[in-house]
Formats: sequence, C-alpha cells, structure tokens
Amino acid sequence: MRLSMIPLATLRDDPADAEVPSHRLLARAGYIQKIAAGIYVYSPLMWRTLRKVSNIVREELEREGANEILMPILQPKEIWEQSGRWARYLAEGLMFHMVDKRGSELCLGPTHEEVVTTYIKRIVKSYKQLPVNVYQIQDKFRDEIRPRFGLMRGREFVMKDAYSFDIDEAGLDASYLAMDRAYRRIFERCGLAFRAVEADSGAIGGSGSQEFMVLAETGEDAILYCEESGYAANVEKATSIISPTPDGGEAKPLEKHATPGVKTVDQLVAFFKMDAARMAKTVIYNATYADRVEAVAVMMRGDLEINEVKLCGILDALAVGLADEATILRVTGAEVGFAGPVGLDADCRLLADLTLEGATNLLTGCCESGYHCLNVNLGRDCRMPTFHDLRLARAGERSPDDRGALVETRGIEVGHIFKLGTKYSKAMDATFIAENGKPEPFVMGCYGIGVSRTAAAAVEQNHDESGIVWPRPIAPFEVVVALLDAKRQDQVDLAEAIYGELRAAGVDVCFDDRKMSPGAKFKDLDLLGFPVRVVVGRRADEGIVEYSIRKTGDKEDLAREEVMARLRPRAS
RNA sequence: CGGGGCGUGGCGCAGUUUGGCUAGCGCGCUUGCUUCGGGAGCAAGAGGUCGGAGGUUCGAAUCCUCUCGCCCCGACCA
Repeated sequence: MRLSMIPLATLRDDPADAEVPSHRLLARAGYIQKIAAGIYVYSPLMWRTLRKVSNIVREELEREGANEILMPILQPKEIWEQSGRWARYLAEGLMFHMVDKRGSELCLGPTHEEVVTTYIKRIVKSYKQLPVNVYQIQDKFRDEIRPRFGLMRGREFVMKDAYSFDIDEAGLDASYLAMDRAYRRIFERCGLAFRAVEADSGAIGGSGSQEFMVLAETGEDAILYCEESGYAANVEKATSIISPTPDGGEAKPLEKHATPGVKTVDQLVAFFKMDAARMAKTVIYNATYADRVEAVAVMMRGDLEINEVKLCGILDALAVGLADEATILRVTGAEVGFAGPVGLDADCRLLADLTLEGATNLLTGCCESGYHCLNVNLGRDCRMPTFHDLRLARAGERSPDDRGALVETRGIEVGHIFKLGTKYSKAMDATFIAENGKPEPFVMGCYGIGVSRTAAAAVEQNHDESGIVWPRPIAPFEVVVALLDAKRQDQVDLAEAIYGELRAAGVDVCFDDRKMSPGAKFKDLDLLGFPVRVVVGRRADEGIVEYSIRKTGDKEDLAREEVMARLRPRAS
C-alpha cells in the first residue's frame, strides 16, 4: 500500500477533547475520527490493526475448537423477554432500542446470549452434539452512561463474543479453561502486558469469571495482586487477610453516651479514645430492584470500608447506592451520623461484615441524634445481623492464601470470561436430550474480548513522546519504506525496488511515497508508529538505506540485500 | 442522571466580562520560486457568519430565553 493513496491526515496539535494517550495519539495520527460521542470511523490503517487483532483472536479460538458465526445486530424484544432482561436493560438505559413500522420493538445488540441461545437450541438436540462453542466478531451497541477515552469506551465498538454449550458443569469447566488458554495466547501475541484477575460476574450473572486486564496507569479498574502467590483480583472481587478484630471481652452492660456533633469514625476515635477496629459503623444504602427500592443497613468495622459491588451481589439488587437523608431519617429516626443496629427500623434489613461476627462490646450508633452506645452486643441489644464478606480489600493487606502482601495496580479490561451455567438456558427453555433420555438445560459460558479496546490498550501501553509504538503483530504495517526525495531518480528507483522486493517476499510493508519534507516525514512516521522503517535518502546512489527500529530508535545503514535479509520471512 | 466546563474555517486557539464598523492568529490546505536527513523560507491565495432557534437593540460571536451537541468527575462495561 502506498501512503499517498490512502486518506490519511495527521494533526500537529492534540485534539482538544482527548485525555488519555491512546485517544490522543490515535486521533492525532488519523487512525480514528469521531462522528459522535463514543462513535468513530476507523481509518484504513486502524482497520488493518483491528483486522490483525481479530485474526489473532480467530486463530487462537479456532485452535480451541470454536466456530465463527455472524449473528444479527438487530434483535427482537421477544427473546429478551424470554431471558427476562428486556425490562432490566431498558431500565438501566444501556440498550439502544427502537420500534419498527409495525410497532414491534427491537434493540441493537449490546450482547448476544439471547440470540445464540435461540440459535443453538434449535440445532443441538442431543448430548451427542455437545460441547459446542460459537463466536463472532462484530460491532456491539451500548448506550453507555459515559462514553470516554476514545476507543476505550465507545457506544459502538468491535467485540468478539464467544458462547460455549456443555452437558454439565464439568464440561463447562473444560470449555472455560480452553477459553482461558486461548485468551492468554491472544493477549501475549498482541504484545500486551496483562494479568488475568478474578472478577465479579456482575449483570451478566453466573458462577465464576475472570477478567483480562492490560496493565496501564490510565486503566479504569483497580486490581490487587500478590507477587508471591500469583493471586490477582479486581478490587470489586478481592478478598484479603487482615488483622483480627480486637477481642472485646465478656459482654458488658449496654451504655448510652451523649455524643453531640460526633458523627464520623475519626471523631468517635477522638471522643472515646477507642480503636476504630472496635467500632462498627452502620451505613444505610438504597438497594434498587426491578420493582422497588429498599433501604438496607450495613455494618462494617470502623477501620474498614464497604465494597458496594459485593453488597450489590449479596443483595441480588440491580444497583446499590448510599441512601439519601430522608431515607436515613425514616429507618433510623436520626440524622446522618448516628445510624446503628440499636433502634433500627424493624423492616430494614441488617447486614454485617464477617469481621464483626462474634465481636463483643462494640461502639455503634443507636439511631438517636447525638448519642452512641458502648458495649453493644449483636443479638442481645439488637437484632442479629446476617454476616457476609462485605469488605473492600486494600493494598498492603495479606493475600487470601497468606503468602504475601497485596499490591494495587490499574488495568484496562480487554477480556472477560464467564461461567453462565444454566441461567439463560433455563430461562429460555433451551434443552438437549441427555444420555438418560431426559431434557437438560445447556450449561453455558460466555467469553468477550473488546477488539477495538484491545487495540487502544496496546497504544496505551506502547507509546512515547513522539507517538505510537505498535507491537509488531498488530501494527497496521510491520515495515514502512520511506522515500525522502521524490525528485531524485536514484532514490525513487531504489525505494520502488526495495518496496517491490519486500512485497514480493511477502513482507507486511507499506510505501511512504508522500511528497513532504524529510523532517516532517520523520515526525509523521514516528507518530504513526510502524515498527520498522527503511529510509531511502541521501545514500541511495550507493545503494545504502537507513534501517531503524521505532521502539528502540536504533539506526544503521544497510545495503539493499542486507535489508532483504533482515526482513524476508524465514522460509518455512 | 447528579456535579463542573466548552461549542468561533479541517485542527488548535484569541475575541464574549465592558454589544460597535470589512471576525483575528497559529497549524494545515492551494499555486509559484527557493529549500530538502528530524515538523523549511518567501510570496500570492482558498476557506468561517461565530452549534441551532427565538428575543432585546440603531447594531449581537458578545446580552436574555429555549434547544442541540461535546468534554471532564461519579455509577456501568469489552
């Protein structure tokens, strides 16, 4: 490909709306152009990169026996009602939906569990046809609350989604592991530094899941990992070992103390001269369900934080958020800062973190403005809460296997694999005839990769002051032959000859024959980020060109044959 | 959706507070001459009606109302 023949416009200034490096550089180098918030045109060079990522994905998935298909983007409401997700997705405002001229409701596919389950259940009738794994690479549509960071979070984006169907849990485990292996190879081949972490399965549901995180400071997710044991988890999911809750001793009589204006844990520590670990703060949340909003009281040790994602999962709610003042007043009868298990509204559900199980003589609020209680004993002075792991794990705490300390880093979620189980197959009545002759629901898994996000993450991880430094496997072209002076016939001849020869040899090469000054061309090619550059310039008359590596900046003068020797793919 | 901010040639910005005359600047683009290994110089050009609608006024990029779009912080996700 000749760069003079493709639409390509690089910018000298950073686009004003780009914050993170990948967005800034991809926009400046002309790889992407914004059409609307979270909606982009991929230029010819960007599309080449996306195709390379896609092809790596295809190769590795097919190696594990997955089959590529293409499902419709436009999906009917009916199948979403079968799975029970239509109302929920609409309520969350996540789905683009429309009404056709007959009045039928449709959506632009945000994901394809419904379609794939419908598809497979009509084909696979017997356990003899299992397991099966199908996938597609296609644009997905999500009306994100906040699209941002260019390709990182778009409203339309390229995604690979795969779905496995198995006879039983053991089969699912095997399918899941196969995808795990494929994913590791995919991200390795893309040249990315990544980590697989335990994840919350969130809205999609299911029993287990793992996220693949490309490590980057600008990542939207925080992850905790342990170098010694290899434990790694999204903070949303992470657990840890912490210092035990201090022994409160034998139960003592309840005492009520006036604590005017003392509302926060820090203030209580100062007021009572007491260790925060012997206090229990009580936080009122609003849990949103499909049909109602419910206030919930959550108790946590004073020195620890509540993990709202865990809370949401335990409550099986659509969302949880801190309650407003009116709700707090209603369930506690007190202003904000004095909530406690004592005196709590009888209809308000009461949960407590595991660290409080068996704790005695706690300091808590008592649902009365200006007062706190000492020597609170759960079950004696108030209802016995249900105990759950509700704690937010933090860096510095011990890994759950106790083999080392947790370290925090940030990551970009480029892949996510889920064990769905029978959630969708049961809801959608998708069954096969098992060996015993009886219908059984498929045991499903689903596996996503953000293809466009992966490309963006690669830039996030591979750039410098001058521009993009594409990992070779996903660069739009591995090699660029740059002609410096199109008026010098010796340069033109040599450049054309080398370009032609490299192409003939099957090298992934493009030819920068654009007419621009040498300085500008160098800057531009650095920005574009091709891994290898062959400059045909002033020593063309001697048959010498400059060969350089974008990543290291190493340059050397080579004869034409030496260039060929470096770049010609090894005969296989 | 809550909070903050921004819409002026393709890109980056000034001008708006305190209305005023042909709306500026840099980059990019076109043509010519020179230049030619790290974003060249000179000269000549093309291109915007100031996001949109309505209003106030002798006069609006500038003031008012409504509206659309975009960005940042939060909840969501590949």
